[in-house]
Amino acid sequence: MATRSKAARNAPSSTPAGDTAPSLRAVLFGQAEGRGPVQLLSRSQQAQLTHLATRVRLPAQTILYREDAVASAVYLVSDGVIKTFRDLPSGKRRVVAFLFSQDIFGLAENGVYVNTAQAVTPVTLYRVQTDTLVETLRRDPELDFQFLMKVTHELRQAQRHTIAVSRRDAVGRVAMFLHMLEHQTDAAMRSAVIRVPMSRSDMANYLGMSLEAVSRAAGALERSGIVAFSGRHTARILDRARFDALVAAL
Amino acid sequence: MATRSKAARNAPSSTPAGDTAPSLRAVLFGQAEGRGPVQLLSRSQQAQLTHLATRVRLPAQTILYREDAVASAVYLVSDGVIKTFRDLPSGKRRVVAFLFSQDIFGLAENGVYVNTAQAVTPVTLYRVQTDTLVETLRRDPELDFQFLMKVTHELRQAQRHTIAVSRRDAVGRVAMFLHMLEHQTDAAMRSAVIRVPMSRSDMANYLGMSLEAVSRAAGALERSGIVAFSGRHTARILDRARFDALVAAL
DNA sequence: CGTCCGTTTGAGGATCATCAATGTCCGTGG
DNA sequence: CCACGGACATTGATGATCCTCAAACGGACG
Repeated sequence: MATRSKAARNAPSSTPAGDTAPSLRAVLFGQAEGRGPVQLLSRSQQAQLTHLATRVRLPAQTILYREDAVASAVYLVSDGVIKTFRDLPSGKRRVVAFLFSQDIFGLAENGVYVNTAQAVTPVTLYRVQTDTLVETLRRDPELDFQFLMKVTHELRQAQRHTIAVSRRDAVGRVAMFLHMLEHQTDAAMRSAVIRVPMSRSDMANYLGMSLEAVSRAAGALERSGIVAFSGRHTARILDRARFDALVAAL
Repeated sequence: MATRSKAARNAPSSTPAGDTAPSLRAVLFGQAEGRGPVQLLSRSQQAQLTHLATRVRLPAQTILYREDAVASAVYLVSDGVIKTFRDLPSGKRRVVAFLFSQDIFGLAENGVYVNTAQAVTPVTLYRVQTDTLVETLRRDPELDFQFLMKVTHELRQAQRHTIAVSRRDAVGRVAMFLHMLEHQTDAAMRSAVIRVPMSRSDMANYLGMSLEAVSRAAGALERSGIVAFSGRHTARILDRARFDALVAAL
């Protein structure tokens, strides 16, 4: 639905990264000059990707692909939030990951997608044909290496996710989730309030607990004065010390 | 689509890979000719890695590196089993992953290891200096691409791990673990018995449950006639149907 | 043959899932 | 602008499951 503005506009080379050109962000293997995430793509690499990719804007709830479907494209998130999930025989749903700005998704296995991907918010994505991307990567070591680092970064995210889910206490898991959301934003642009774009139900499916437990845990955090919720999609850390303690106290 | 799939186009070498040369195994993005894992490295790539890498044999329990240590090397598993884990403030330990033949580990974050790595069994490894590897990858797109696929594969493993851990029933989680071990071996070389090299305690730390719960779950599997354990390190699936049902029935 | 570490087994208590009902937000349309 | 509807979220009560604490058992190794 809504395949509007699929025009692959060649971005002017003088535009800032992220707005009009594909961008990746990850953490280096080796010592980084400045600590933390680094802009990975050079100007020319962005230009190259722009040439290969199609920029698409999609409304919330759009399904990008389904589990087991033949994989045709890889996506880079420019703006908005994506979730990937798997529906289980029991009817339960497990959210495998949330993807944010500069994340990659759609890496298939044997030519088939392993999860379903759906937009949580309105999103802007870069779509690259798998064939094209693979061919390019095999020829461009630098670009390839950036992808390697990016996927490595997502691997570590997944490992942290695993640790979070393995916790048995509900409030701790929800706290870790908020912590994750908070650190999704660049440290510089981080504000006191945490935006929570997804529903409680999505949170529950990501954290491997029931929707009710999430609700109760959020209530507990609020009641104990650690976090304040304004509406359902905004949170604010009131007591940083106790919050961090909860997050760390696995 | 992905009709092209020349990724595994490597001349069958006379020496079985893994014994004398570094090897990687993963699943392609695109459609593979034969389903399942594929030998990824060409003869020349193996030679190249052999030149860069040091082959080391280490006894069980050897610690390869510790969490937060400055990262100097990346490892390829040739033989044996490795575990990576993180110790939590509470004193609990979470096993992040088990690494088997042809797996990679030791990919650092900002020059620092994020987990501790320890040999579960006697192991044979290839150790490559991080600097050297990075330099090589930046120059060799093909090799780089193989690493990308390998890490992608490990990412999916981690995602499955997350789903397994999110289960609430003990027997199901243990069943999934056995299933994972079974599929670690190549389909061809797979026998009726599953070798379980790690301790119950390691299993518990991997599955996010108590050691006692693992023990009880194993007992339940045995009592219900689904799995037979011979000693603590060997299992055999007796009732494949019910076993698969348990694994899938999330 | 005895020790030691890992494992098994048992009882009690805490936590979360489930079922069910009520309450709230938000977009839609009048 | 307000009223309405439906999806989402909160709250309550009950039961199942697993964790914790504690003790007995078993195999590996000297």
